Amino acid sequence: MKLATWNVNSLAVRLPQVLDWLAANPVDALVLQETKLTDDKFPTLEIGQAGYQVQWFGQKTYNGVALISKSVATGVVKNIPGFADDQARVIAGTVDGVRVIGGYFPNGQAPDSEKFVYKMGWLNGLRAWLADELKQHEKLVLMGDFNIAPEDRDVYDPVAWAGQIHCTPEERAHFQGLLELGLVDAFRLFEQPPKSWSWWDYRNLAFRKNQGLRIDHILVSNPLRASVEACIIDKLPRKNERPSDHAPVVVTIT
DNA sequence: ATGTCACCTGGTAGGTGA
Repeated sequence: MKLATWNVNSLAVRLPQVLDWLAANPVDALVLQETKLTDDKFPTLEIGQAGYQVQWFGQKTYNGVALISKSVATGVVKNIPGFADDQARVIAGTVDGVRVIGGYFPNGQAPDSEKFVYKMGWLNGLRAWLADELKQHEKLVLMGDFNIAPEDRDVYDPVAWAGQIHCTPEERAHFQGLLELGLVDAFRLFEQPPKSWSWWDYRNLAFRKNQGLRIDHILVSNPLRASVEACIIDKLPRKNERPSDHAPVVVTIT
């Protein structure tokens, strides 16, 4: 099966690109972040006509997530049970026997900001809930926009970014904490091109200069590890007209 | 060169978040 994650930065703008991408990449499940749509405005009809099921969880202006799948998703959960949150950031469901969790992790803005405090609390809540989920679901995939660059090799200029948001020791410790629950970074199971990023700032001609970060990830539970056949970042949609600033990440599991 | 984009409110621009 193929699973994918994509921060689309407004589904209202990017829906045609998502449908085009799904036509070219018929995945079993795709999680979206930053749909930026209230639930009443979600394009269920268009996604259904493309032959997919969908679960969605949105809010006004910011955040918003969705789980698109070929098979019906069961046991759908929205946001983190046990963590009170007024921001729509998580959607989970079981698809073909695999627990699929899509997350739009908080950005955090700056290490000395209130938003960073929120990010740390959110990450603590996520970790506690995931420990439970892993007890119940042997086959589990956590994917999304983590807003964390786990290592220096995930950053185009690690010196300039040292200690900056996405690269702080606190965020990286949380990423390691997720791995310690029994997850593995699917992208790093394989040899990858150097300077592999999943996000490029809209500013500064960053994409053209390949100045980016790898902050979108797919983590698979240990029982799935041996079944992971490939994991790639699909840069093509970043070359579209009016692209999202993020590229999709895709994992293939036998 | 923060060289952008998307959304909001309240307007034909400015603020916010990323």
